[in-house]
Amino acid sequence: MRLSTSGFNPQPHEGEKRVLNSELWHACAGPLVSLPPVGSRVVYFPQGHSEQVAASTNKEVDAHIPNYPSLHPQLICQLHNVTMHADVETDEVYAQMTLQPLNAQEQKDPYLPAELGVPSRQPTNYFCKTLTASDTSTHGGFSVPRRAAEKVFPPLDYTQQPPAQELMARDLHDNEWKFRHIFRGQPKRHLLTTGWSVFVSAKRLVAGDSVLFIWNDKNQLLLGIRRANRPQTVMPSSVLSSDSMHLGLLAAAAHAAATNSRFTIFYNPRASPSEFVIPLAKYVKAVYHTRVSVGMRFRMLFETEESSVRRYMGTITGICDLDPTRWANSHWRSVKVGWDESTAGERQPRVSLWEIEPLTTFPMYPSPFPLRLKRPWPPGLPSFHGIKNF
Amino acid sequence: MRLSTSGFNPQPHEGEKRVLNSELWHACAGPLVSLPPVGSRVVYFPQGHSEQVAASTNKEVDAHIPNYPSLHPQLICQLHNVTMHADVETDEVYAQMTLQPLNAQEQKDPYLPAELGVPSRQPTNYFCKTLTASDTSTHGGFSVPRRAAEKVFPPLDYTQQPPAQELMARDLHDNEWKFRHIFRGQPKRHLLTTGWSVFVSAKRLVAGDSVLFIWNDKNQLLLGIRRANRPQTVMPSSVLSSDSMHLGLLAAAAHAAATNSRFTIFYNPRASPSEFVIPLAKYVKAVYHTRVSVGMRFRMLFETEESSVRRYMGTITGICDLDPTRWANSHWRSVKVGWDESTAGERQPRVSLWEIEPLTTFPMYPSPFPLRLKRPWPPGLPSFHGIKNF
DNA sequence: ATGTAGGCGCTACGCCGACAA
DNA sequence: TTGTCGGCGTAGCGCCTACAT
Repeated sequence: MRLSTSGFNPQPHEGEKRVLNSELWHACAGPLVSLPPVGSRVVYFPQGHSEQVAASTNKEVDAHIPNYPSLHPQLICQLHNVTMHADVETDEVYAQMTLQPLNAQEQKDPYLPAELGVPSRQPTNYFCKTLTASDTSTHGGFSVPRRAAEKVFPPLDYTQQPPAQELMARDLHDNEWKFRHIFRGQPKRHLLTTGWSVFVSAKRLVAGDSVLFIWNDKNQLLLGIRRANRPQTVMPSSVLSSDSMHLGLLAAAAHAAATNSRFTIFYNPRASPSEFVIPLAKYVKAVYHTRVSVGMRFRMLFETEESSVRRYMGTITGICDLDPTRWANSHWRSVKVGWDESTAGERQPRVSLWEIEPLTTFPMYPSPFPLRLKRPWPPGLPSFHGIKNF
Repeated sequence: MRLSTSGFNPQPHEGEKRVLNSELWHACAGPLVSLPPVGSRVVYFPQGHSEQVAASTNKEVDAHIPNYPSLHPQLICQLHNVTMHADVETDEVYAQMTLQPLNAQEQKDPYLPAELGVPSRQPTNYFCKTLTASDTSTHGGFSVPRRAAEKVFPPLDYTQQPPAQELMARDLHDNEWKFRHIFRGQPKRHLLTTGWSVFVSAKRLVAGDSVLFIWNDKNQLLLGIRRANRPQTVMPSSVLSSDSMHLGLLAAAAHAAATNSRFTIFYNPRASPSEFVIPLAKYVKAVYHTRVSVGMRFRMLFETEESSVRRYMGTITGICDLDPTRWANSHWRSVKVGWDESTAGERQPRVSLWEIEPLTTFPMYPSPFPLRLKRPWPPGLPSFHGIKNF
């Protein structure tokens, strides 16, 4: 297994991909993104994966793609491998996961007492700033928000005039970037000068993109970027048609499910509308141990521009299949919702049960007789009598 | 149909991809690349397509990808659509084709008297130069080979001192590039000065890459690039695993063949080892109307660095399936060859029949009783009794 | 607290012929 | 014929402060 929570790999083997710094990866991926631990059981939604491919290829699923009637809308899998990657050209982060569908017997087995591995988490000491026109112009350097600089950067010697130091930061590819950090001007401010423009042009940053600096517990400075959501960089892969990609994704899942063999998927957290590999426990709890109904109010977390999270509230307006013909009886984004704020026009009109936090006055769980959704028990799901962990 | 042989599309619709200049596209693709005309019948080799995907993803076909026993190694198709594309970031050229497998009855139908459309061809008045270190450095401009400049560029007024003019050229995306063209120095030479470095940095050209200038019959100057074959830019798609891509390509072809429905493929001439969509007539002539045997000598065309063609000679050393288990009875690269020149170490050890030109002293065709290869008539191929056109 | 602009020193971009391969 | 270099003038990069928000 290659999931790493321990910083840099000093000597990557020839031809082998480096193990990325997982703190930095998570920071670039966003505060709401989590990767299930290796060895745990997860639910995989081909439909959600299909949405990601559609988003990447900027093309809807075509109607003439054949159905895979034997492919269930959700597959219970063991997560064998998780590796974090970053595009060499764009620094776009994505994850590669190896999944193995479990057969009926395996699904009945109780969970391991403690699931292997611990998912790596967001770093605590970091800041994220959206670049201004001045930050990206050739006219000057980078203006560091004061609190951010004092929290994240090594302290300056304020007895010197002006206080200054050289910062060294590493990006996802373990490249070193050096910046002159100076505290000057009237009023005083933190600036990155020498070295900054090289970084901007090398990463091809423009106003609106974001940079983030992390100060980790090993006193290393890490440096990541997040590009603004530009209008869909239409990038026909020039390798495979989007139809063939859809087919490939479905065929891979169907073949793996039929033979209980491993298959590999990619998950791009910033391109994908929602996570489509969910911890099994989270899924079961949301679907079978939470009572929801039309009219119920809920909260849901969203990421803000400053890389923090915010709660939005809304009301459930309906519960039904997103795609009744192709993906019948799926819980994938089966909840239709209305959002409280008028500024919520951008927010999705459909969510999945495990993404929301229903507001209720009575205890939700443990419940000996949970009020289930009125939908048939999906085939391929285990009976959960022996399940622990929630 | 969108195949264009008529220059620029002045007003591309919103959201619709522009029709690229086909002269320029062909020049960038290389002198040996041809696209069959729309409406014609072609043979599609999933195996060859698979090689292209393997090359793009830099990964061999994995053994655990399921076989598609019902998928023939070659599909006879009608070519419904051909569009030329160029990657917005890299200018890499590729073609998109819509193919429709023909059923047994359709394959028996005689050819149309004259097949629709005429394939666009290489431009005649152009030059291609591999960039030197001086060409790409920031120290100076671009040194234009003398004959090339005099043949391709508009004539200078040599009465002026020094003779100079402004050149305007358009690339595949219809972007304008302006260069100062001057004839100076001792000895005199043609140079591109002002404007050149902007082009080099915008296209990210390095020494070893090539540029090509075309002077077309509408007195327009066109400008293309060809990047050097760098050591495989490992570019994991971050969308789909290479296994799923392989599966998708096979599933798309199999589904289309089973339902006689259209499917779409991409062909990247500079990444693909060989063309895998071949005119049916060319295929039939090579496979069924040409006698080849072990020990026979042949010629084959290759592209040179200067974008011209050269013949290499060799000897047939064997005829057998490239992949007997997965693609039995396929003519795809079924000929094992040895090359005459010792410098031919880079040349492929296997070729397809339609790529080579056997050297023989007796007339090859028309032949009432052609000496066929000793291999069974592949299923799914028509009988060719009524075939004209060769 | 921080975005933008004016001022201006100096680097390196880029135009030139010399020279050699 | 054409690749590379030394020479130089100058555009614009980038460091500074002032000022506005």
